[in-house]
Amino acid sequence: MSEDPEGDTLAKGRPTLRLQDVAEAAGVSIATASRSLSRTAGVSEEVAERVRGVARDMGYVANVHARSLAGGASRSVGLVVHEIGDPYFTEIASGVLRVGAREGLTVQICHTGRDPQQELEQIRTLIANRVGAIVIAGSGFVDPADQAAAKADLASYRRFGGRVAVIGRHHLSADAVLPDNLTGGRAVARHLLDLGHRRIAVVAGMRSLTTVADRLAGIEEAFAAAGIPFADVPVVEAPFTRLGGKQAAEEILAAHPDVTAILALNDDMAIGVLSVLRDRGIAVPGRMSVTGFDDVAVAVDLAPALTTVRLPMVDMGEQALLMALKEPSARPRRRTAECDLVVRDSTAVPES
Amino acid sequence: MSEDPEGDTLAKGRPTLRLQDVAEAAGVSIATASRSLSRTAGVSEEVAERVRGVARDMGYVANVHARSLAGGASRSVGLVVHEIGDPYFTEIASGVLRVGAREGLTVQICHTGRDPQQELEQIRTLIANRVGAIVIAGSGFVDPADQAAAKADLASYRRFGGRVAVIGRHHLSADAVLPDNLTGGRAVARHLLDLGHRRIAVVAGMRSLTTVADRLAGIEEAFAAAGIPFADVPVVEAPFTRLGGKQAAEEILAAHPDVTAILALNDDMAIGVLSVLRDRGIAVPGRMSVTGFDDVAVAVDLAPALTTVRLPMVDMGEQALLMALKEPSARPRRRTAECDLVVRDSTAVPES
DNA sequence: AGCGCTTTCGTAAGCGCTTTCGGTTACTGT
DNA sequence: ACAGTAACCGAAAGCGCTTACGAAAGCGCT
Repeated sequence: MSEDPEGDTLAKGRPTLRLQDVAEAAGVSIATASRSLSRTAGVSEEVAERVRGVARDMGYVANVHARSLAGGASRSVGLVVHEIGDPYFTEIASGVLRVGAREGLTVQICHTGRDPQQELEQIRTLIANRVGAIVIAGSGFVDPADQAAAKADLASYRRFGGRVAVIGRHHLSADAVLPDNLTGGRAVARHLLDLGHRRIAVVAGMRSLTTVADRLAGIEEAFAAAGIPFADVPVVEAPFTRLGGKQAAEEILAAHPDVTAILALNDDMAIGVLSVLRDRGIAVPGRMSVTGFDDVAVAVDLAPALTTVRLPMVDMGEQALLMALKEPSARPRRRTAECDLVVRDSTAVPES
Repeated sequence: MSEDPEGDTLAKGRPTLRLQDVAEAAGVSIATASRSLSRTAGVSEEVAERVRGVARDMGYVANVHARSLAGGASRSVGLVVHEIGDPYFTEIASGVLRVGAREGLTVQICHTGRDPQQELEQIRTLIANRVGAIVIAGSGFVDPADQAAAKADLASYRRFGGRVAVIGRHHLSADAVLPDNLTGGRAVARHLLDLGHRRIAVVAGMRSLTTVADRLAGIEEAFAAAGIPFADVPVVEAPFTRLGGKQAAEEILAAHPDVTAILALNDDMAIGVLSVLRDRGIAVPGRMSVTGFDDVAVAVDLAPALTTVRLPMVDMGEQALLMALKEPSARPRRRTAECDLVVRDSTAVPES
């Protein structure tokens, strides 16, 4: 045991090295050591470099808790998602983690499980944890009271230097990166209409989600532009998940057996739709065209490869965090992410 | 602004309420308040309940940094993964996050990007962050020096109360939850052999990963049991990703056009293989059977639905964290996760 | 009544860091 | 040579909490 100098030091009663240990080793005060390591002005470059060298050699890593308790600012950020297993959030998380790693920030990820109460609680915890920034990717407030409470908390958080960015919704008066859902919705709908489909069904998530509302609005526009009434189009609401897609597909097949295309409002639901169609022996795109939205990683590898709307989710995650990290601006910034139609093999001209 | 009482209080110069504010409001000392909130002995239940009530009403949330700086113990845990976008890690993360939420712990997720240096650094950061437990799901140490360094750090971390659990490898002498890769490998291989396949190719990740090695060993056992030589079986190593699967498939198709089954060592690679076969117009399972490993969420929704080995990844994530949270035991605990063969539509009796 | 004991609560000492403020030194100008 | 300035560094005061430790109060006992 004593042949291991580091283990020995640590065994002296402390789990890790303290700044004081580094300062002593370098022959300076802890104030100087602190300034050297955090690159604050007031130390000659010569001394600072020496201290940093000593710290590096000793394997010193600052205690974040002490750091943020003393300094206020924190080297960690929070990410709120509905469910990390949902590929939409997975990719966003990937982007956020990537930027986090690059900037030397630790990322705390919170599940809300699509429960507004949980969401509020998670946001509060994040604030209490004094994270430097909060990225809210999954926000599902429906009750105005909850939303107001969150808004108030975030406002006071921001007032004290906290940064907030929201992805996909613009209801918390924070910086936001917003996919151009309207254009995307218009594009898929138009694609289907251009192919000649007239009996189209829409598989949607809950309309209370702005994402759903925007995509639907785009679709409606496309119908209007084509001079086709949208009122008769069946829009089935179901959970924004694969299972929800299955349920919706069953429902459509039962109630509207004559539809020739199913337009799902996200890929996860589209995958559910495809699996139901496969089980029923309904050929895609032969007898039924199917479209998704998001272009999750597997979309291209499905059979048939899914026609969908590409959303740069990893990018959006990166952008959101970067935006939050920037100097705060007086009024919320907006950044729109392009939605591009990606035509693959799940759509075709309708049969006869 | 003054009509918002909470905003007003907060605006007094502090981002959030302090324990002292609660103590004053409840008419007790901060020591008593602390004890009441953390449910430490030494306070009458009556007083404690009152303090908790006050705190709840005020919306007080303790500052974790102060908490863990003072108390040592921390209410957060770390999770190390290669890449959150990889579905294997996504599901594990989902399990860890679920337990975290249930236990009121915040979870810090770190990407290693499959880089051992990054991994080491991330582990060190987590230790410096004083997380209460570390779950290492993606460990890719190959250089013994790196591994030893990590082991030393983790050992000293544990000596001071830190908890460590590893998923899928058992090289850091920590608690581990280990999928029964051997049995799983044996099962898929046997399935293919039972169907009558004799010209089988294996699509593997890097052999240096114990996961890969174990699964291969199981496969070899199945061949041995069937009295079929394994030496001639082509084993193509490629990155453990969808793209790797594609590369491997191309290679196999070029070098061994006569194989009737491709056994991929994870689903991601299998998905890549399937997409190559689809592009080439090779029918699955008609002309080629394909198997995966892991049973990621989409496996069942692929076309054809993938025959694979189910690994309870969400469960494994939950188990790992729960295990780490338990009282530490003298010697590392092991928990094996069952691997069940799931036969679906991507395998069949070979043609002719 | 006085003694020890237990229970309940408050006082105060840190946890490891950042940062203000004051002191020291080195340098300029006269 | 000396005042004035700037650059650098150290002492010490917290950040908000936990947790010894000690004080006070209530209890049964002699």
